[in-house]
Amino acid sequence: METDLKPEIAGNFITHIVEEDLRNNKWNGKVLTRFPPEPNGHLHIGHAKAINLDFGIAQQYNGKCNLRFDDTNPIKENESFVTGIQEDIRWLGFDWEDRLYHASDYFQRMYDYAIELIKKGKAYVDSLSLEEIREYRGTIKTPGRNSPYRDRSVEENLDLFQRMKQGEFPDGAHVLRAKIDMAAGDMLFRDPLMYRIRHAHHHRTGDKWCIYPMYDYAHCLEDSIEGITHSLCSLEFEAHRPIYDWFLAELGIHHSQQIEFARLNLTYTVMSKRKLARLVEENIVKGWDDPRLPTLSGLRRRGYTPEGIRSFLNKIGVAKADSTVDVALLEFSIREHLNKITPRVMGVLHPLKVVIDNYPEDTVEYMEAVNNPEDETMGTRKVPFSKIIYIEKEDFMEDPPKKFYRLTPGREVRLRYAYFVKCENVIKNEKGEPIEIHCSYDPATTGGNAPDGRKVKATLHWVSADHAVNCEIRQYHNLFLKENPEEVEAGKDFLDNVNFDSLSIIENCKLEPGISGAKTGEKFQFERIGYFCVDPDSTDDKLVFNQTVTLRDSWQKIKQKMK
RNA sequence: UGGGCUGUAGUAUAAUGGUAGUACAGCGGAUUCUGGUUCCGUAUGUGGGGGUUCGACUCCUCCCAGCCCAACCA
Repeated sequence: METDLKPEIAGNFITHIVEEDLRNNKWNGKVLTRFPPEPNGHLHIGHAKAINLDFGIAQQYNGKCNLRFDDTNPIKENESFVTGIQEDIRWLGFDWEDRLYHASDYFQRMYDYAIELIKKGKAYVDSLSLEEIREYRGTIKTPGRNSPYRDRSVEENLDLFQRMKQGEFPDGAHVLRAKIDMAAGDMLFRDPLMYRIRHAHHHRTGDKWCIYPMYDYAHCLEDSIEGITHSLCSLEFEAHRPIYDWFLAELGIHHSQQIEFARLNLTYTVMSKRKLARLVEENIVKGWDDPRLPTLSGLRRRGYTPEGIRSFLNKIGVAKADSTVDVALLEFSIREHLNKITPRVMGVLHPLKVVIDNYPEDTVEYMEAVNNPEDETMGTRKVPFSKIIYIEKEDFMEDPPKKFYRLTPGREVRLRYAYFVKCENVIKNEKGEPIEIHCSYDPATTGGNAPDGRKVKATLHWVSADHAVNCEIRQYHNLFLKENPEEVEAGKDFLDNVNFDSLSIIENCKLEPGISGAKTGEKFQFERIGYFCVDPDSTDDKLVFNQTVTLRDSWQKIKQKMK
């Protein structure tokens, strides 16, 4: 009972505010949040943090969360992104029900509100050029100056603004600005732009409008119109909050509370649309869904599960300090989930042929193997065993270090679910590399148990050579060589930190036959190696797997320490 | 003397005037037919100085460090 009620999102400064508001009945007990993506790109795990907060907080406090496309800039935005964004949010496990909105649905109301502000003397049409506006704005250290058009009469402003809307002027001829304070310390308060002229086709409103509202004016209205109670956004909008509040106060309409939190950063990757776009455009990765990218489509293709991602998101918490989360926590979270749900299978990535000399030829035994030791209900399967098998190259060493306890000349190990085998002989190539191992097996150890209670230090996975299914495996490593890809010498940029060995493709891997027919997206644990997911590049003839994440590997650590 | 914000173990977060806790990472060990999982143990922290208080991560003050703001982007 207690676990059912346990909130998924741990207490943080935002839940404190929401709870306080609920206690004070500030919004009549309502919680209404929104996730407001701009349809101009792909969602990444940083967005997932926001989505998880927006939807999660609503869920947790019996509220709702709207999905709203913030489509106020027709030049950058595009319907094609809308579908992908919705797909990603649904995949993550969130539902906006019938509350799918668009900022463009509110264009008329925004226009009417602008007229109201003009009439109040709080907005004016400015006819300065782009360069002049910039110059008049001043700098951080020096105050701005009033535009010569700042004191136009209400009538003139009304007339000009209406004509802007009617398309009488070319792009850039005029803008509508709020009349606030050109000397304000907060740069954003120096008469922010409300509307600009853009003779551009909008993906939803077509050519109906040629003036489009700017973020500072539009966003607060969108929230207000929808009756949003808590408007969560990232830290860089903190400086915008006074304007957000100013417009709503001047208009005297529903006043949502904007709350800012720190966006997610992850080690060894980048998290901005702009930088991700460069990686894609410069062909450093193969597309927006490249499994090395932190995009939701990339993570999905790589084999991450929504549950794993949400669990990660709930572990990292929410705060206002800029921070960078160790990607190891993401990996832990996905392993945690995959461990519970994936069927185990034996697969050899780098095959080494093993001949069991005293095993009869033309005999095949079907060994019973457990599908998931974490979940008995997943049952068992039969895996064929025969005289010639493959084991992992890494599991044999002719001259091993002390802590190596896998196969080595004269040593006995267990073949998982099969038999104890002992290495009798090694055949090597000209370069001295082992190419074929000859073993003897103990028929009494069938199934992998020794009746005399004899112990072996290692259990190896294997695949019967005659029955093996070939496949391609793609292993992924960090896309960047540095924890912080931005850490560069003067004159260089993050692309100089790209790890060009971030993808390894292995052909002719050997899998147990039961895996044939696996479908795109299906996930498995290859025992002793890691978690793998069937890639869409798979064909009827050849399976292609992505390595989602390796298993924890304490042998690697021991090896490192021995160096 | 622009404006705003933030500093808690290696990392991310909790504690809102009353024993500084959790997770990941690290280290050590137990169990194990996956060097996986699980379990046990362990080191490491309030940016710095002053002040208020019986008592300060928490309140005040000064300092230091970092981030955001000068798009007709969001």
